[in-house]
Amino acid sequence: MDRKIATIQDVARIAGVSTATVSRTLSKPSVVAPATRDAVLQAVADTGYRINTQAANLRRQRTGSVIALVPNLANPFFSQIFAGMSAVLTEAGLGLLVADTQTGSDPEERLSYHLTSGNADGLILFDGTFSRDRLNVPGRPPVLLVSEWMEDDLPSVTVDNRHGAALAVGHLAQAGHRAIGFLSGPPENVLTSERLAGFTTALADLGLVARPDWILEGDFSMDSGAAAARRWMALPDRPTALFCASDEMAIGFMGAVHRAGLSVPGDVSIVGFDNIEVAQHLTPGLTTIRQPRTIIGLRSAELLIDMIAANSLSGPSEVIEVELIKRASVAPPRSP
Amino acid sequence: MDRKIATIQDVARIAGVSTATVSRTLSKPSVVAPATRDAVLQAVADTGYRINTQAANLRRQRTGSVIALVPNLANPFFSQIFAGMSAVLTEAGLGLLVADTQTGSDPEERLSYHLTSGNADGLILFDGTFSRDRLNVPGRPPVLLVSEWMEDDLPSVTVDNRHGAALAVGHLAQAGHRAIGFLSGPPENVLTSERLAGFTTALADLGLVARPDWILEGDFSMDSGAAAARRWMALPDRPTALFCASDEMAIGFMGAVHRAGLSVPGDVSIVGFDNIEVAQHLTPGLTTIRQPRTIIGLRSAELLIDMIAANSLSGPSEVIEVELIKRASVAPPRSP
DNA sequence: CTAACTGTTGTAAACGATTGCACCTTGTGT
DNA sequence: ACACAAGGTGCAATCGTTTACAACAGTTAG
Repeated sequence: MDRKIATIQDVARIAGVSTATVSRTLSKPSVVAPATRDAVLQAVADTGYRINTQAANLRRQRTGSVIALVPNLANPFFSQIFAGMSAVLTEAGLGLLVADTQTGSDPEERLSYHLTSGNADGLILFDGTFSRDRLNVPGRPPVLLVSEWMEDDLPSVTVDNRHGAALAVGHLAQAGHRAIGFLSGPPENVLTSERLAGFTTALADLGLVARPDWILEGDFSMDSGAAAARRWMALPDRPTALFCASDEMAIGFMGAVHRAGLSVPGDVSIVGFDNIEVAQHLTPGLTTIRQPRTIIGLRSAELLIDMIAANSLSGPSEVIEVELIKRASVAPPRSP
Repeated sequence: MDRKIATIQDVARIAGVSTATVSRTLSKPSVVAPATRDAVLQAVADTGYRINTQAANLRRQRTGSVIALVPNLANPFFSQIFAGMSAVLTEAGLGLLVADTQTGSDPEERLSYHLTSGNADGLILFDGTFSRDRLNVPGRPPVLLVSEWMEDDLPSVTVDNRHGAALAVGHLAQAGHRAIGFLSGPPENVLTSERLAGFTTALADLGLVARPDWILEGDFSMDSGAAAARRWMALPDRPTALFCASDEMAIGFMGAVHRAGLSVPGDVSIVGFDNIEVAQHLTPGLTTIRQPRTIIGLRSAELLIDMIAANSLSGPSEVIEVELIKRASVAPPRSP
């Protein structure tokens, strides 16, 4: 067979029409006469012609793909979101490029790069920590912020972090806990501040105060959860329940607690955040706040596609609801 | 400022040279005179010119990206591999497009699509189950198979699955187990057959036989592990140790066993495969066979880049070594 | 003094599509 | 019979680069 790949020229020659007609047959068939259309389609079939998206995109001044920029590609939290995004994007004829901000030296630098490289019709950003003027570049594509919340008016898809925290606290309180601690993410992180705010407010609503020494700091990772557990165990006066800002930290925490010979929920009740897949298979099952990640991905893609279609740098934001998933890691506190 | 984005024409005009010289200054600076070079670079800086990769790629007959095609994007197993790949690819100026084969209807169809779409300079395939003639298309890009092993001579990056299985069995045997079962993946899967073969051989080397009723079937997922646990518990004569073909299944299995009031490793010792991050935080810590996923990603990217550079459809394969990670899920069998 | 290089630059033709505009048929109304 | 509209098609410019080739100036060797 042919080594060469057929171009639109070949198809045009074989069908006995001009390239314009071939192009039209493929993009808006309605404007070409049925007879010609058939001839062209036949020629397409004969040659095995596949449209060259690069050339088409060049002419159309678009790229045909969007970039998802995450802090760390290795973090499995994102994979399910990707799956949702991919489904919608594929449908719309867009490809999904992934990149992380931590590979190179300067994260903000990477953002700027992708903003100006012109390699994408849109950008989905999973990392809210960058200075605003980075976005101030001439012909930049639309940007959608996912998961990380920001004070300004960039379009975003987020979950209701405060409400999630309130659900967690409410559940623990209902089980009888008064001494409730919080295991946070990195202090500068917006998720941390939102969840902490929700935590504090919920406690206040119950007439409780958030004790500073019961607020432990982590970085969302399992290891940091384990480290926090060691600090918790060293506490002279320990909270009987802990709300963790991520399931991963909750897992690390529980693991370390178990290794020390203590029990969950016997010695401490735990609520996580995210509902990652493993949560329900742990022993005990991890009570947690579910973030519907596939839906986050779907909606993100949809919103971005709308912005691209409207050729607009702004657009609506969306807040996705979270949900309390009750499992066995919460129990009434041991009676004193 | 300007709304328009500067093109090579603008730079050429401002620098007072031809577009050819601008292009050369940017791609092979050595051939242009230092004085002109400086002038061009100055003009580039002044205009904020960014090269249009699409146009460049069109002209160069390349796309500037590779596609990673996985069975299921939501599976976190791949994310760490992506991270490794991305690092290398970015370095080489290539983007990483991700897609999964399960979104559409027919998985093989999706493969064919990406093979012919001409959207990538290379394809990384994480799913070995497709008929060979799918690859028989005119100008297809190089394809590298990752993780799933195949009998023919497609370039691939795999781990030594048989050896991994042997390590697992060896470790269990050393702990004193004679009654060792296997929790497999889907029967048609190559990983399943390789690990099963390694399992059987290792048993044979110990003078043991693989009992068919001790070979449980799963699909690599946590849920299937939990289901297998229920079948295991129903067994009249249960093996005292189980080698699971994935950590996920091991986790599901352990969870279900715990819920039934039995203990790991008290009632059954477990060895997993993969060493996913959560393995060390479980209770008990999961003994497993480590697959160095970042390295798999790195090497895959490197091999594919070599093929692309050499413009060749074939290339070397690589087998990555696995390693036994001992944790607390293995103990001597309860004395009868 | 001429021929043959070498080093540097410009001209212009690709790459493979899309699309505004002009053109040619027909069909319809008067 | 004529004007006009509508439907269908082709011409050729365009998207923003890269690169083969030619051109030209200044050495250098013979």
